[in-house]
Amino acid sequence: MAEQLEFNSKNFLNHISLDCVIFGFHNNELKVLMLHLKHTKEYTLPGGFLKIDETLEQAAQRILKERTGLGQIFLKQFKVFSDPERSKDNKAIKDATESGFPPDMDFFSKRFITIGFYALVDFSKVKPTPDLFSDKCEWMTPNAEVPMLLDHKAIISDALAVLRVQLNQQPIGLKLLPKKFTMPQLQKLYETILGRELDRRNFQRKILSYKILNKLEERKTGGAYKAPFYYEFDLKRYQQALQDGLKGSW
Amino acid sequence: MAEQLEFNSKNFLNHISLDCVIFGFHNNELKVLMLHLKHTKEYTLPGGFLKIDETLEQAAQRILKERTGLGQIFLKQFKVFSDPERSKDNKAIKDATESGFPPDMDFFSKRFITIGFYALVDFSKVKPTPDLFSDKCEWMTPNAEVPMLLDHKAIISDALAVLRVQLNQQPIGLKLLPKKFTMPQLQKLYETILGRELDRRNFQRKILSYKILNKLEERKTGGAYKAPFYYEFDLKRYQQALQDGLKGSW
DNA sequence: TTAAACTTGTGTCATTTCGACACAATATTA
DNA sequence: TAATATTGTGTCGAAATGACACAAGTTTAA
Repeated sequence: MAEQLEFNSKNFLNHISLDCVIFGFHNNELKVLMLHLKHTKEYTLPGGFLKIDETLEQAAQRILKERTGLGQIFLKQFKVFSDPERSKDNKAIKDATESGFPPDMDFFSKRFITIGFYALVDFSKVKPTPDLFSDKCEWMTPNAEVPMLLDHKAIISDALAVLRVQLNQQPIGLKLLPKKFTMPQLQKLYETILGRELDRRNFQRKILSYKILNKLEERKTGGAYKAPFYYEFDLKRYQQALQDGLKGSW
Repeated sequence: MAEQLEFNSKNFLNHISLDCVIFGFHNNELKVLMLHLKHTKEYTLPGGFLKIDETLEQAAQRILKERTGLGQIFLKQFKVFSDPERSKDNKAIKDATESGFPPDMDFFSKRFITIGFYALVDFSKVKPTPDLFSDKCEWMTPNAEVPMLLDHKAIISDALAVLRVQLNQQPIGLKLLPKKFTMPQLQKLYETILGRELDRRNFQRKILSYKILNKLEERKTGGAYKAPFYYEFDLKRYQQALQDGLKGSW
């Protein structure tokens, strides 16, 4: 916060913003990290603006670090939202004002296009951190029926759709799960993203056929019923396999 | 041209540009439509800026119409290029000046991020049309070894990579081929995009298994050797099949 | 005019993958 | 200690895949 810059066109490019859909996986459910605005009570995606000397990816990493404490996060641009009407009636402005941080209206009142990023993080490593305008930073289910800022609901839904399509091209399991995980966990992740159930035995056969997993000796104890084995990703093989795109469809 | 607007921040949003990689298929080769700058002799992608009241997609359609004569073109955003250095030393400025259209430097000298689109068109329907700053508008091979403006070479190469990945999710054949086409043509298109050869008989079996093609009675005459049958896409089935993504990989 | 060259149309066959399902093993719960 | 739920592993027929052969049609060369 020490070097918090003012949001104005000296420090940031006009008209351009970023919004990040940060996915995590917990209790066998896909989650999205969101902020809750103090006054207008709307939920918003972590987002921000582009400094005059940084790339969009750098800006996204900067924003993600502030909300999660993590660096080097896996992220991908997935769509630019450019409807001229989308940034009209931005309640965040009102909220900032009421929070005691009246924004530079010459910057804020302009039309914005926003570049949508999705990020994949290890849920257990994130320390959700609100910003100056929000009273909460918390994990939500992607289709939560709560009021959201501007078009953020559509942004989340588009991110999910992209995630589904890119399941075989991106290291989605690797980035969303902890280092050690069980086969049922991995399966639930796939099922959640795909939105349908998979046969347990066929799933295992197929995912093992990619040869991107190492089976560990250790079993996951403490849970209910029979203890499943832990697996970890074989980084080199995973990277290699993604090059071609994992064959077959789900 | 009648209502050609001046490029300045009254009419267009600062910092934001678009570049379109327009793909066509001709003589069994994939082509990209490019402009050739009159004075600096560099090739550039058709591009432009975002008007204050239009979406990026509308802007892209506007730009495409001017260069191809076509409307309702199939296009997709694929990536935003945001390196702060990318728009330094923009030779197009020099070129515009020498062409007798000195640009509004308050607009042009700023840093630009550019939204990359790819477009798929029926080669035979395009009327390549140069703009005020270029002396040629012509089809080139995507990896032509010619000087290109800024990072346009990288933009093309990224577009091709995206095209490859999206071959099973987008109506690529439908948009790139004429209404009637032969099986060898379709295969060549797939081979070109994938960058490798496919077995003629297996290709036919697989593509037919999707049931998105209608075989016509007519054969393509005039060519060399045995006359192949014409096919056309079954629009409804194709659209439906793309919803799920064509199963299997190539 | 005829044969050679080349492309297209169609089919076969062994192998691999896929979808549906059974059963034994193991840990917790009642 | 038995019932219950979950995990580990395997089987089977159907479907998809990769490699390849041969006949038929059209142009080209002799």
